[in-house]
Amino acid sequence: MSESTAGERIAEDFGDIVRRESRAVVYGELTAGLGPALDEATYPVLSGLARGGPRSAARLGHDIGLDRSVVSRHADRLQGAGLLRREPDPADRRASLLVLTEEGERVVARMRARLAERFDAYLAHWPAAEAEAFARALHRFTQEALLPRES
Amino acid sequence: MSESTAGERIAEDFGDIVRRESRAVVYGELTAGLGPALDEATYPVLSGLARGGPRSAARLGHDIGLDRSVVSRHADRLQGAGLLRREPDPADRRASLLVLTEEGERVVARMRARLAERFDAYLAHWPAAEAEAFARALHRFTQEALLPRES
DNA sequence: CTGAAGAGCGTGCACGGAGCACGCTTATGG
DNA sequence: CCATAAGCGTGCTCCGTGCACGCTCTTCAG
Repeated sequence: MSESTAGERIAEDFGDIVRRESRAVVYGELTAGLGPALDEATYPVLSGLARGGPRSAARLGHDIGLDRSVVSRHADRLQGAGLLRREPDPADRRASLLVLTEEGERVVARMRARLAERFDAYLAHWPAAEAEAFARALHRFTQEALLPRES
Repeated sequence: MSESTAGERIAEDFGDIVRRESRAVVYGELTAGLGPALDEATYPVLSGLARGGPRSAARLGHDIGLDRSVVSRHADRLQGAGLLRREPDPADRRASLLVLTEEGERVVARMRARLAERFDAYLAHWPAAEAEAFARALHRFTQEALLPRES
């Protein structure tokens, strides 16, 4: 019987632990040495772009929960660092598409690898089946519970 | 065999999904109607205080990854709303201890309940054993991988 | 074909969170 | 008893964020 135990325990963990993680653990060591243009502010733009493919600033902003103007400014910095470029939308000449450069793709892949390495290091102490089940459950949970409004 | 699959998949989920969640989902509806003093900025202070008990602003700031000054300012707002009070440290007369008021305790409990309710609603579609296992695994994971430096 | 309305983008402006440095109070050790 | 250090709060500054405006281009009605 669900005495709401599972949800309560998750709530306890998600409160601000996850927040602290998002800041210090992930962004801190994740973006270290990858240039001053990449920090916890620009990271969501780069990561969101890598996740969903080339999009306009407005569309990307809607997807990652930021204003178009913010995305545009961060895109400026990332563009200056060569991680991203703007391509004119062939279907609409007033629109620009944000596209990762090859360097940008490499940087994203590098960050993903770092993060995965860190997580794997901790999961190494777990039974393999349990780790795999956790990864699958987390994915499902984030998809269902945390991303309710995908376009 | 761990082809580093679990860590990679977790990394993909943690990138910025969790960030979006921390902002929109949790803080948005979580603090709705609980007064203007409680928002995504002051929430970590209140939650961290509830988690670790009465502490000085410096200590709390260290624990939740914020500067003492920021904690102090947010504590001002929360104190003004009656959710928190400052008590002189009996052992050190220059130090103040941040302590939740009864109202503060109630508000934290209410937020926890809301969050738990939301998570339970999504977990309701899951097999009970799987949900329980996920909650336990998440707790263990946050403890081990995300909070490496507790005092 | 043409002109008006609307969409998409970038930027000036203002607000607020976050960190640093300073001054004040109090503890501590010589 | 005095000097040094620790703890706290606050002024100052920086920067991320959102809103509003102007511009360009698309779209559609007449």
